[in-house]
Amino acid sequence: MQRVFEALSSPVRRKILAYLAHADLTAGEIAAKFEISKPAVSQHLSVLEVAGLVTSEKKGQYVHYSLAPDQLTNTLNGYVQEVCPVAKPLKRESAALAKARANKPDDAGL
Amino acid sequence: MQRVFEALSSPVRRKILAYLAHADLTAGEIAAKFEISKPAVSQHLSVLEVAGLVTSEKKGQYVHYSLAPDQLTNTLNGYVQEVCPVAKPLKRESAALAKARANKPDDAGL
DNA sequence: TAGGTAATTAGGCAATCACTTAAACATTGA
DNA sequence: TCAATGTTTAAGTGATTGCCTAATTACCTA
Repeated sequence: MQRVFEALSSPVRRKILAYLAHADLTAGEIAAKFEISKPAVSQHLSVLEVAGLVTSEKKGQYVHYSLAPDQLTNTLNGYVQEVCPVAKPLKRESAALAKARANKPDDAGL
Repeated sequence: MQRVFEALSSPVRRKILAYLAHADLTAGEIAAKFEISKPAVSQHLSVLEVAGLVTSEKKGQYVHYSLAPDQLTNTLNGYVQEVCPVAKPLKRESAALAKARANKPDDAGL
C-alpha cells in the first residue's frame, strides 16, 4: 500500500505503467522512451516491481516487464472505498460496486 | 494529478484523509491525532489542499477542514481507467461494473 | 574463449522532503 | 488594550530521492 502510492508519486513511473498497459516491454525498450539514463530507469522499474505493480521475466539477456493490473486496481479501488465509504460513493459506478460488496463479508478494513 | 499522487504518497496525509472521511475537523483536532508538531501537520494540510483533496474554511480563530471526495475518487478512478483500460478490467468488482456500464451509453471514459 | 550487448549494482552528489523550534498573525474575551 | 488560544510562516537541519558515471554481472555468438 505504502509502496504502491510511493511508486505512483513519480511521473516517470506512472509513464512506465502507461507504456506497459499497452504492451510488454524490455528494460531497454522502456529506457529508450526516456531522456534519463538506463540505470535510472532500472531503479524506477525496481520500485515498481517491489510495489507489485509490474513483474519481470528474464528471457536470455533481456528482461521483459509486464504490468500487474490487479495490484494497481485493487490498491487504488480499495483505498477509494476506504476513504470515501458509502456516504459519498464514487459516482455512477458506485451503485454496482456497493452491490457487489454487499455479497461478501467485508474484510477490507485496512 | 501529479499533486494528488504526491499528496497520497505520505502515510500521514492518507491518515488525515481517513480522519476527514468520518468528520470535518479543525487543524488543531487533526494535529492532536499525531505525534508530530502542529506546524508539520499544517504543512501536510497545505499539501492536501493544494492537491484539491481537502478544503478549508475559517470560522473565527478555527480553521475547519473537509474532505473533497470527488477530487480523490475522480482522480484515482480516472487513473485506473487510463492505465488498465477495458482490456483487463478491475477484478471481481469489474463484472458488476461492466454489467452496469453495458446498461447505459458510456460516458465514463476518464 | 573473447568481444559485444543488455541490464543491474555501486558510489557519489545536488535537490527535495519532513521535521523541528521560534516567530508572526488572527481572533477571542477579560 | 492586553493576554490567551488557534493557526500559519520562517528558517534551519538531517534524511531521502533522483540522477549521473563507472563498474559489474549475465548472456549470446563468433
